[in-house]
Amino acid sequence: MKPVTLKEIAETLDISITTVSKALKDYPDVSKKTRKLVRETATQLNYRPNSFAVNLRTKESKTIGLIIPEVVHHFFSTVIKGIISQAERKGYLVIILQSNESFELEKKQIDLLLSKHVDGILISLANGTSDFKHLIDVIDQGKPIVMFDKIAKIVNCSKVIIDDRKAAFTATQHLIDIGCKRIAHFRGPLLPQNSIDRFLGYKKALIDNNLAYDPSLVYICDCSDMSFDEGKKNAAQLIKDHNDVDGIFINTDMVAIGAITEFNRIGVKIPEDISIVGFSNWFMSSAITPSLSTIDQPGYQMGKMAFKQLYKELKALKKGKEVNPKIIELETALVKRDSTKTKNSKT
Amino acid sequence: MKPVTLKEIAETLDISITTVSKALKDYPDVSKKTRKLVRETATQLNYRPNSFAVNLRTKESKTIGLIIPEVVHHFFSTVIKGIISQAERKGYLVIILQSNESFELEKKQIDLLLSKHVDGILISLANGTSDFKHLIDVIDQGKPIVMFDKIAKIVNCSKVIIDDRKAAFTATQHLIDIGCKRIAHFRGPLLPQNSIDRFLGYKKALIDNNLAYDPSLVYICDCSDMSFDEGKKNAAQLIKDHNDVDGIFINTDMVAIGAITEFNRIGVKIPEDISIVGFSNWFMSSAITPSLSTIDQPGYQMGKMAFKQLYKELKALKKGKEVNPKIIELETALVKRDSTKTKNSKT
DNA sequence: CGATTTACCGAAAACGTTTTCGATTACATT
DNA sequence: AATGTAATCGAAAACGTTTTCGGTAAATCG
Repeated sequence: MKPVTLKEIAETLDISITTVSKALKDYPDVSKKTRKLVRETATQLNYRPNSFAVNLRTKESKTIGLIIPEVVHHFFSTVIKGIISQAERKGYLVIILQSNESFELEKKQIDLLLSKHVDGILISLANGTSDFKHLIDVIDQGKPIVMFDKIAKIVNCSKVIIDDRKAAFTATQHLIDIGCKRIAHFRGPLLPQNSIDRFLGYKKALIDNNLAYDPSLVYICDCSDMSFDEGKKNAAQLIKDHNDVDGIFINTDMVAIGAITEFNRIGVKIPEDISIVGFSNWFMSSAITPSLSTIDQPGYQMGKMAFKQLYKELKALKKGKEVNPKIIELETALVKRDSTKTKNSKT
Repeated sequence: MKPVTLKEIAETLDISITTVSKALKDYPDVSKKTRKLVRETATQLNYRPNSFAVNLRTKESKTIGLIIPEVVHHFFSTVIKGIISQAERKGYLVIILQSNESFELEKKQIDLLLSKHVDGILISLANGTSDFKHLIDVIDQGKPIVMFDKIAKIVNCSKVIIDDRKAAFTATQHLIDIGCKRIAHFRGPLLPQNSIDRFLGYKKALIDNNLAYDPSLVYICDCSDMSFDEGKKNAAQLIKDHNDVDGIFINTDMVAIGAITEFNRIGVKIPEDISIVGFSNWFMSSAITPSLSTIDQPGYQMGKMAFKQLYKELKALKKGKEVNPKIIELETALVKRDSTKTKNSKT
């Protein structure tokens, strides 16, 4: 019933605990015979090192913390998957917490992770986060942090991101290329850098192509759990407000799909009347009718890279080396589908 | 730079470590004055108990393990959310691992969790799991397990489930009630109990209503990442094979949405030609056109209940009490939408 | 054969906490 | 004055591991 310890192995073999410990770690210090003997009795007794004791001695838990704004979210799911599959390879476990897009909660979660002494932290910031003391504290404690997707440029740590601005520019340019002249934008909340950058990319594309930027064509949505409904609502509103819009670049696919659903319902033809480009390449985008053109955002890859970077820093710190933060930028790609056909094929 | 320990507090206050420890835990043993003093200097020095040492002493990590077949999955996401939000309240953290529907991996993950000495385990089984030794081992070690959704009836532990059979019966009965005479079934893989039960519920509804059960009307799909495509494929095949089907009960919403997409494409009218009921109440089901009637499966609730039960057992075990496993059955509900209208409203 | 190396092993400290069991003081009770 | 009772505090063991530093015996060398 009681878990087997080094001591018991030592007693059954009538050798010292020290030797047992060394034997299990293949110290050249101990003869091959005893090493083998120890290994055998260890497996025979079904010995499992007590990780609590190991942690205490080695001062590391082989565990990292992960904080994301929302678990029930397709993009973040893929990131999580990327992280844990990579972590597993390196023998790390990951503790997941969610901030619910709340700054206060985010601080609390960081605190929780610190008190559990995780070796490092991966985080995608809450929309509300604009003060970064809690993050800087972590770094000051010598624990590495890697941010991904929703980051704070000001904090001096590694980051894994995409170029939201460039991607948004590409998306909008695509609308222009197929002949759209009056392009609206459904943007995300005002705060996180991503929505800002995507908005800026949209704006730049307009200006670079000598199209007027009209603020009344920019609609805001929270992108919370209700984002599908927000898409519907914004779509309905847009049609009321402007009858000359012929293209929309939408901050995220879920909203875009809401919009398409609404347009389908009220008889606005996509892409004949209005062309639409989304963002994320959510798998439903290829399922909806018409299928949605979008920007592919590599979530799995992002998770993978974020962990890899954290792992590097963990190893460096262990060797007492200095680490200098790295910005890893992942490629995005425009995926052309039925929601954007060239206007030549218009009726 | 070095983390603050009890020792340091003791030294700055010139009292013993023992007293500091007790003071922080509000032992009546130590005077109110010193208690206050200790608390103050502790916060002042920014003391954080070393969880490794605490774990070693108390033999618990306040951490639980969670194994699910697949992270990128809407239903499981909601379960995860339910679990971690509930766990947080009770001061538990959760380590997430995925089995990728592989029996071998599942065993490995259990092993990992055991070696990390989590206090308990929540698990939804992989489809391939038919041997349960790895799970029984955990229970024998005195660590509580709670299974949810995909369970093994044979293993003697608490479980949180829905009545798949009853729900499937209700879904099929609904099709019959609106006038369907020849009802097909897209079922899940052969192994997990859920698909079996849903199939049995379907079959029972037919028989109870004196409708012939025709095995050729039952189609199988993996329900892996490709389930959307499988829905399309099965829908196409069904139309080829049978021209008299007027209703389908489909194992899961994603497949159902694939089927609807295909039917829309090839001009089969839903619900006029064929009525469809799905399973899960995935949020996209209300977004698709026509919206999908389905069985609401309470994922968040399931996660919440699973943790609560585990927590109860954890507490009981700590007090040395015996725990007897509990089966918690959650209610499902039929959600009627546009994919099933009564045949009266037929053209 | 004495000296030096090599191969193997173990004692003991350390990690930071919790908890048992006394020990000490002060104070009230006979 | 002797005894008993509270109220405070601390010494020390324990949790199970890792690692340093010697120590012994056998093997090698001059």
